Amino acid sequence: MREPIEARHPARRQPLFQVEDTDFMFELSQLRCFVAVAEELHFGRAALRLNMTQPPLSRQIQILERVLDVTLLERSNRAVRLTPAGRRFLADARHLLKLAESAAALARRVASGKAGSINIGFTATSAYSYVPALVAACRRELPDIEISLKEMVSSDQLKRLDSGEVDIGLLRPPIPRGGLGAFRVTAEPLVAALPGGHPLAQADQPRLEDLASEPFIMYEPYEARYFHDLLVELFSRASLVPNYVQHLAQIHSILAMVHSGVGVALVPEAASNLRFSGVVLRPVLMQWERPAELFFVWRSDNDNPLLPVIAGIARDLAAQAGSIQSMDRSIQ
Amino acid sequence: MREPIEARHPARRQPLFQVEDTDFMFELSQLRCFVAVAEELHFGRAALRLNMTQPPLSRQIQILERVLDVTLLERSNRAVRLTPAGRRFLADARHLLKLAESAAALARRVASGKAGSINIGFTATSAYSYVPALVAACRRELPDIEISLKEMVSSDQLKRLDSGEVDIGLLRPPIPRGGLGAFRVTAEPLVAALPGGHPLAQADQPRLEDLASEPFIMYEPYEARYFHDLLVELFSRASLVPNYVQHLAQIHSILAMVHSGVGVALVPEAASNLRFSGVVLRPVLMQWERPAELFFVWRSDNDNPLLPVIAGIARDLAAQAGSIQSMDRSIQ
DNA sequence: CCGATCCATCCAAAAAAGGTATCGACCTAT
DNA sequence: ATAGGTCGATACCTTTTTTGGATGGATCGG
Repeated sequence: MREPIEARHPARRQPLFQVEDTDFMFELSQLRCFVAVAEELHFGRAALRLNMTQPPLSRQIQILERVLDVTLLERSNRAVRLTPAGRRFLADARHLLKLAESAAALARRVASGKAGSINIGFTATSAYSYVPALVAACRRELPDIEISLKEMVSSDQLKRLDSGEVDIGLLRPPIPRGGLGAFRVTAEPLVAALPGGHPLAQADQPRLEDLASEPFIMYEPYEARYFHDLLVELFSRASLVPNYVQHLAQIHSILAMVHSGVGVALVPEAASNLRFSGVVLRPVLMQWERPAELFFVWRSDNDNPLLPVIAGIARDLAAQAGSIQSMDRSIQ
Repeated sequence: MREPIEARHPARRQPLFQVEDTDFMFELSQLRCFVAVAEELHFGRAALRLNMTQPPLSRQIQILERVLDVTLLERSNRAVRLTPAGRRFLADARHLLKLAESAAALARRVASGKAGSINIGFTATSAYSYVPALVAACRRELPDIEISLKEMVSSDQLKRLDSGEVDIGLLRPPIPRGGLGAFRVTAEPLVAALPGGHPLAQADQPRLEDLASEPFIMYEPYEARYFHDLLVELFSRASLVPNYVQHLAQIHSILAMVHSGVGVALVPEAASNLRFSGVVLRPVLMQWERPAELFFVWRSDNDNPLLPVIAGIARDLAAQAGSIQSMDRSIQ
């Protein structure tokens, strides 16, 4: 094109002047041609295998050799042999073709949601029961995906969802309207956390007012806002004024305090998975009940193909857990 | 050809039915297109970078996506974004392009003799001095090549040279005429191997007839034919009839025998590299001298590009060693 | 609502790839 | 020795693909 016409047919017998603009590269189809010839060591048979005729095959091999500036095949009139460079390149050619194949397959898998990676944010308390169950289910149904988990409070999750750093948030209400999809995955009752020897631990089901008259370990109003606000509303509706002796954000810290006899607390049922020795959990009798809710949240315009798949898994899991949970509660 | 004529012009105008026979594969040029677009996130700029115009670029990306059956790029009218599958495929595409590049480079290196692999056969005795020197020189000048060394007797080397299992033979004469190239790389004098306390070990230069009157350790006539025949001729020309007390093939076995006082022997000078304790080596005074020769031999039609390069190294080494050797001898 | 931006589409022209026929070298068999 | 067969390269023509300019259509900012 930018070369003079005569350069099109340079006396091909002198490879001396073959400058080869270097931005030229072979194509995978040429590798396929080469592999076929190298395996058959016969242009005719190779052409047959490639569903083409021999002359264009010869030409493709010549082009490949010219681009590489390497003789790959030694053609005597009676036999075709690989040169050492050809032998070396054959291995690489096979490798490249295989990689190309698997790159295509992987792209397809990612697009169909069978493979890929996803970032999930979760609140500290959800880690006690729902998150492990969800991750286990995903690992089972989508063994090839990469799940990256990050613990953060609900408000941070919303920020990261917005910025795209997180694909899925497992967080506490409230959930802002704009551009987010969400559904509830757990709704656990709050249970009383009591020191083993505490009088209330004898009762099957202490009443909320009993707890309110004990030294009470409360949630931190900012880092654990959801539980803080939930308890405030609970006590307020019951017209109770508990005696807050300590504010903490983490459930395991609260249970440690209960263990040490600092006071009693209300924790979500999933805390039972912590199995804190010397601390007993008891369902609480209360007038107005509200479960601790956890939501599965995503950005509506997130196009990660794993999202709908994992959302489906999460929904199924929630349904199962829900039925078990209600069963549990009916037993109590 | 075997298809009906009409099948040649399938209704190409309906992409609706483009079933894509799946044996179609993308090409590296399309990967380059995709990488450019994915990096620029802008078809126009990417086209500029690829030295083409935007429409064909768009088309190539579409073809790539159709072949993969995966949407790689999300084109809103205002911005281009990668889909998750596209992000995944981008990494693979870059990897493939890099591999293709280095495969080409490696093929060129192999063709030019800067890389590659070569099989070298050598006789047991050559391992004491010339082979290590040659291998060291090759490792220094051709750090990227793979040298495979196999010890075998000269006749076996010739067989393997013929079959192509060995590219280079380091062997003893005679060398058959047919289709082989060869040059001499070492010519070492034979020296006397004597027990440390032996009377002849006191002399600076024992005479051949002195050795012939001692119990003499001889080379095995088949496995060490070259040295056997050499010594036979040596003694025959000097009209000596030595007293052969033992026949052995390996030099180190012979020296061990000398060490044990079984007798004396004649060994090539390079045996001094063995440093056998209690055995002294002495130059021998003889009428008619003939050095033990080692040849570098290859098949004339061997097209391994390393062959001429290593042959050059071997020749240089021989020249150097030759001069040092003569120096050594002049000192003695 | 208009102009700018940007990707997709259309179409004619150019390039590339494919196919048929044939060449030329070489090996084999008569 | 020579005729016939084999096999890769070449010549030449046809088909397919790619290219690039022009244009379309959607969207965003002013």
